[in-house]
Amino acid sequence: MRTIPKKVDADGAEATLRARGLRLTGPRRLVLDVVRATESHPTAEWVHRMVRRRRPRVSLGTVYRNLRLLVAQGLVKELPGPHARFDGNLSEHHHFTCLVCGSISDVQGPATEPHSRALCGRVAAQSGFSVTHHRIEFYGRCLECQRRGGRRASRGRRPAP
Amino acid sequence: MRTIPKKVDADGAEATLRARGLRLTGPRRLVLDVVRATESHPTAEWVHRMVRRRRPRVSLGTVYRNLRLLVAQGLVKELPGPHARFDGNLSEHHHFTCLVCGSISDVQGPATEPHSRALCGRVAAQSGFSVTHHRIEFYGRCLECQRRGGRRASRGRRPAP
DNA sequence: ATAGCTGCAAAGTCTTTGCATGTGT
DNA sequence: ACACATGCAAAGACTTTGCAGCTAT
Repeated sequence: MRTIPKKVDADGAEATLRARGLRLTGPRRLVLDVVRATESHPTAEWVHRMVRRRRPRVSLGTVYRNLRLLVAQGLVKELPGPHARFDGNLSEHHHFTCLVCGSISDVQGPATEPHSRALCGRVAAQSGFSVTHHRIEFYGRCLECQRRGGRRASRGRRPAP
Repeated sequence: MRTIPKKVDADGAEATLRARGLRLTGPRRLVLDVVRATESHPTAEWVHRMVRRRRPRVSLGTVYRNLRLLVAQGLVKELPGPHARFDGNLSEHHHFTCLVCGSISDVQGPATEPHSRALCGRVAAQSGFSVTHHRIEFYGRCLECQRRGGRRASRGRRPAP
């Protein structure tokens, strides 16, 4: 006889959490799903809006708490920048930020892998630091903004996704 | 007969500013000097403290305004992260952040130059974006923290320099 | 019962701004 | 005069926290 789980935990997120005594509640599941379902590197507020579409009573505070918790558990990544942005794509990849429109696109790892690996090695060898990971952010103009020929945006808030 | 300037503007900062109708006032000069004089990638508040040692009446607001202005004029760079940090080193370089103690060290360009240049080319070719510049942040443990064998700090505020 | 979560609202932290006053051109 | 700067204090934007109630183990 086999044990039949009540719910499938396809990605293992629930198992990961339970192993640490944490639960995958409704609001938490929603936050995770929202972040995973987009490539737009959303802000906490954007996640909140999406979550509310299904559960209007979920508060912004809960969204923040869950985002922080998911980041801490390694189920979501956080991007650098003046405001917190999140990323459900855990694979090795980097980012391109358009300085005109503020959009952020993924730059998938394979193209950069060998080079960046070599980079880390060099840095470690030169400095003696133990380099566990790195992050590359590219800046410039996206295709659309090149076409439109606009001027670069002033530094500051990136437009919401 | 030659023109003898009243003050030497060794680095051209004043000229750069004047060319845009801006002045290099006392507080502004201090802010610039403070940022240039350290490799600690200071926060605005730290800069404020340093500036106050010489001019106690300079306000935090003025420090912020000047830092932003200097960044806008390209005389100072700003680092990514939840809190603003500044860098007077304008040469091509990247950063290493120790996840244990939060210190940030410079990784000078030469060692990484060829690799990172190749990276940009690949990304541009693959995506069609026009890549104007990029930023690499390395993470891991600095020498001292490796020796001490501490555990990594929780995400969040980096300690002040 | 216990430990984990949540909504709500208050509190924080970091940064920007408005305004009246000063200052260099 | 005029445009740029500054001090001070108030306002803002974003994030975290305290608390009482609720839920799963």
